[in-house]
Amino acid sequence: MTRYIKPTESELEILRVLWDKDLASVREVHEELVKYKDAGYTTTLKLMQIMHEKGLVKRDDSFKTHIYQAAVSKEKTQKHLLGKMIDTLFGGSSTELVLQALGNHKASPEELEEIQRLLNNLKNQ
Amino acid sequence: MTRYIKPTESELEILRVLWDKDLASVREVHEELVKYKDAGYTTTLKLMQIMHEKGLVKRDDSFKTHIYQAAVSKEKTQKHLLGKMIDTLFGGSSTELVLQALGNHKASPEELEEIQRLLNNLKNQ
DNA sequence: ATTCATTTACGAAATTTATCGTAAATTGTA
DNA sequence: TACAATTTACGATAAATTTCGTAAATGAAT
Repeated sequence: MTRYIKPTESELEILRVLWDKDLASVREVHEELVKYKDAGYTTTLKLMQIMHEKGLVKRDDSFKTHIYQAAVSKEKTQKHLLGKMIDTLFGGSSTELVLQALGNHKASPEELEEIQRLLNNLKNQ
Repeated sequence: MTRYIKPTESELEILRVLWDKDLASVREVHEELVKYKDAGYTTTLKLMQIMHEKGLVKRDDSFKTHIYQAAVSKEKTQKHLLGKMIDTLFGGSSTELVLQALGNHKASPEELEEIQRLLNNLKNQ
């Protein structure tokens, strides 16, 4: 029964990089972050150390350069944060959220087909 | 060009009450909050005063009891936060988010029909 | 072995957010 | 008018998050 730990905004940015790269050093993560934001190297380092204490990331520290990996899955994190948003912002209605998302953000015909398929599945139950 | 201000978690809780009630005093908002969380009255008051400074709420202070109202719409706020989540957590794909939302959270047949209607609209464009 | 570049460890400071105690102001009422 | 109840104002503290400087450790190169 490991309780869910909500990543902070900065921690999510780091998790995104790790989900993408799977394995990465602090340096590699940092290089990704500075592409779009200002941050000192030790800031990124410290954040990742704290994330390790919290159990958000795993690491191999048998070499000088520690190699990090996300310890929480992208899917679980998405599910948690999405669920929370549905509850707090959409009155518990996932439909309301879906309508908003589809209404505001353009989807390609292929994507619409994908949604259609899921919708058909859900209907036939 | 009024820049968007991201409400904090606590501010969002207050906004939800105001969106529901339209007009409300600090006392009324506070009574709603304590139904599900611990908080002192002055804490709620202070939060709402700060929200007023930030421009998140409007208020009529011509009477002793100030009457507050949300200054940001529920729809705009949903749009902003949802858009941000799509970008940061779903790689910019609203479809991915929709699939997650529909997959994890049960929707009624009526809701599925509503989504189907929107989907049909989007397809015929 | 010494130097050099890089990384980690550590702690402190800065910032943001949340909490609350106390005093002053307001309004209604005895 | 004086009192009581309620509300706002104010400031301080607490807690969480983010930032960064400095020193120690590590490993590679000379």
